[in-house]
Amino acid sequence: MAKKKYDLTEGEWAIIQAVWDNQPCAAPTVQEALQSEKAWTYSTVKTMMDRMVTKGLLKTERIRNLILYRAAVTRKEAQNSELIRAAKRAFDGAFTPMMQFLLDNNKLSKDQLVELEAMIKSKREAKNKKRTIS
Amino acid sequence: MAKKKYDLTEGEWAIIQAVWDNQPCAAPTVQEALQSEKAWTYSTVKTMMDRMVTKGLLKTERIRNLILYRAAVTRKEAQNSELIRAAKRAFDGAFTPMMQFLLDNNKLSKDQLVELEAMIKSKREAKNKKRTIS
DNA sequence: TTGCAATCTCTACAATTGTAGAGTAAGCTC
DNA sequence: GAGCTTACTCTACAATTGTAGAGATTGCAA
Repeated sequence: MAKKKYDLTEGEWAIIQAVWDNQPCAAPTVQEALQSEKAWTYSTVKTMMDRMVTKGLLKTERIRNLILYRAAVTRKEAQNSELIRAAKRAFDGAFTPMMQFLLDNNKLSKDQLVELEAMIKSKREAKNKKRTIS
Repeated sequence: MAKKKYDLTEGEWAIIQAVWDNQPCAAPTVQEALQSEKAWTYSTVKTMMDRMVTKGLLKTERIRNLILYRAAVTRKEAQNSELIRAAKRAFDGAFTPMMQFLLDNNKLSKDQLVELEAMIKSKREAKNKKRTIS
């Protein structure tokens, strides 16, 4: 399952999030959706979206004289790439040290820790049964 | 503790890692250190390093006709920024979902899970005593 | 003292990214 | 059918990032 790498830029992240939340959608919809977050004009948004189509991040379908966009990558894939990138850059590609860092730096409240612990436990148990597929 | 944000680029990460590992060091040292990883010429490395000085990522000290560089930000600070950035982009700024994603996506082996569980447990216990400072 | 080696300085350039204006097309309203 | 609205196309431009050549400086070796 050799996942492709999607290196989204800041702006691309903003846009694709809006697309995920609204797809299929036209460019003006995306611009409106981002209005509060990013004060981008229609032109700006449209330009970025078209570049993202070229890059294979979005895809389009033309209906008469309207162009509908949808994401060509799932949220999961993009999140995955983002984490791999962060790990690669800052932690030599290793996830455990990355997790450890998160823990050590008080990124999480006590409640979150409890929650996380439970998650790990069940995860670990699941792993005991199913052979890791990865 | 309002930490500043350091948004390192791919290339900057490579360089600052070499600086952390060798500081104080001269530009040629960094170039050599990166040789296997990045086939950058001296010029390239030097240019980037000087830009990083301007940005406040590195600082210099001139000793006669040699320029020594060292990092102006710690590894921790940079790692922290990188994680905040990833979380902000891909997880709406929330760390728990980010952790959860890591767990759910089999990023970690069973051993790593066990290790992590222990880490969390001790972390959680520590939090019971000391009032969270952060 | 002449020249080589090591460093540094200056300048440049292409690709990417953020940003947007100006003009075009097409459908709807009166 | 004239004009308004909506959406689209084309073009442009500055900043950043990756990349590097050419030339200047300086100290050491022969």
